[in-house]
Amino acid sequence: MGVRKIQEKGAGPDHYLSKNALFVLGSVWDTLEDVFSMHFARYGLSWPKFNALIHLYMAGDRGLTQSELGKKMLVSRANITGLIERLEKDSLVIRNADPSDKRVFRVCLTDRAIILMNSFIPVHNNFIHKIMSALDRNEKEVFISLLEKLKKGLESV
Amino acid sequence: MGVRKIQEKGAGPDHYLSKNALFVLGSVWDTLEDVFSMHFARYGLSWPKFNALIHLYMAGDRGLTQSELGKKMLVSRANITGLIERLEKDSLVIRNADPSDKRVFRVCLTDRAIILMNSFIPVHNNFIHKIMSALDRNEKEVFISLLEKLKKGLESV
DNA sequence: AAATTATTGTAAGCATATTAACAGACCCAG
DNA sequence: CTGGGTCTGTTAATATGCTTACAATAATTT
Repeated sequence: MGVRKIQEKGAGPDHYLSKNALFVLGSVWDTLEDVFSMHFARYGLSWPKFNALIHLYMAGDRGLTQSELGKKMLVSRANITGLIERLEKDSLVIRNADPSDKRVFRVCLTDRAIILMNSFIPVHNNFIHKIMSALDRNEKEVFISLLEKLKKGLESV
Repeated sequence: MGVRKIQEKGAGPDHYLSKNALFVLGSVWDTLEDVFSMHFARYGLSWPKFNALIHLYMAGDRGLTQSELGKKMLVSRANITGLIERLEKDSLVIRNADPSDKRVFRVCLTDRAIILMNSFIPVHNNFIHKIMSALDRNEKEVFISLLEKLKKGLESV
C-alpha cells in the first residue's frame, strides 16, 4: 500500500476543500446553477437555451448565423448545432437558409419564442434583482472589483 | 413577426449580459474552469477525477463506498458509477466487494494513484496559492463574506 | 419468520460541453 | 478562372452532469 503524505492538521489536503475562497466560490456557483436551473425550467428553458434566445432576441429579425451565435455565447460551433436542434424541437427557433451564402443558416426566433421572451424577460430581471439584493450597492461594487482582480490573476497563471 | 419589447437603453435585455455581478461571476467561473482544466490535464486528471481522488486519498486504506463518495462530492450515485469506471480504466482506483454488504463496493486508490497524488497535491497547493495571491488577506476575507452573503440570499429565493 | 421499506449500484435517456475530422461553399491569388 | 486556403455546419467520440427505473440486498416492522 502506498503511503499517504501531507497529513498534518491545517496543511492537510482538505484545507482547500472548505474555508477556501475557491471552494466557497464553487459552492456559490453550484447553488447558482441549481437556482437558475429551476427558474428557467418554470418557462421550459435552460441556461444555455435562454442564453441563445436572448442573443437572438437582441439580434432582431435577421437573426444570427450559428457561428455568430457561438461567438456570442463563447461556445464552439459544434455545440450550437445540437442546441439549435433542441430549440427547433421546442418550436422556438427556425433555421433559414441564407441566400447569399449557401454554407450558413440564419437562426431566427419564432413568434412563439418572442412571446415567451416578452413575458420571461421581466420575470428574469426581477429574479436577478431579487438575488442581487442580498448585497447593497457598495458591496456589489466591491464584489465586482474583487472578481475582476481574481480574474486578472487567473489569466496570468 | 412578433414584436420585441423592452428595447430602451439601460433597461434593455442586455444589461445583465455585462457589467452585472452575476455576469462577472460567470465569466470568472468560466476562466477558472479553463485554467483548472489545463492544470489537471497536465497530470492526466480532470476536476471531477481529482475531486474523487482527494476524497479517497483522505479516506485512507478502507476507501469509500460509491454512495459515500457521491455524498462527499455532492453528486448522485448514478454519476459515481461512470466516474469510477473511468478512474478504473486509468488504473487509479479499484472496486473491492464489501464482504459484509453484498450491495456495495469499497472504492480504493491504487498505489499508482497514491504516488500520483503525493506528487500532485503539493503542485496543486502551489497552484491555488498562486491564483489566490491576486487578493491580499483582507480582500480574501471580504470576498468570502460577500460570497457567503450572496449564497444565503440565493438559498432563500 | 414474513412482509414491507430502504439502500445500493447500474442502466437508459437526455442535456451540455469538449475535440477532431469532414464535406461543401466561399474567397483570394495568380 | 482555376487552386489553395478558409470558413461553416455536421458528425463522432468522449466527459460530465441530470432523472427515472430497476434488481439485488439489507434493515425494519409486524
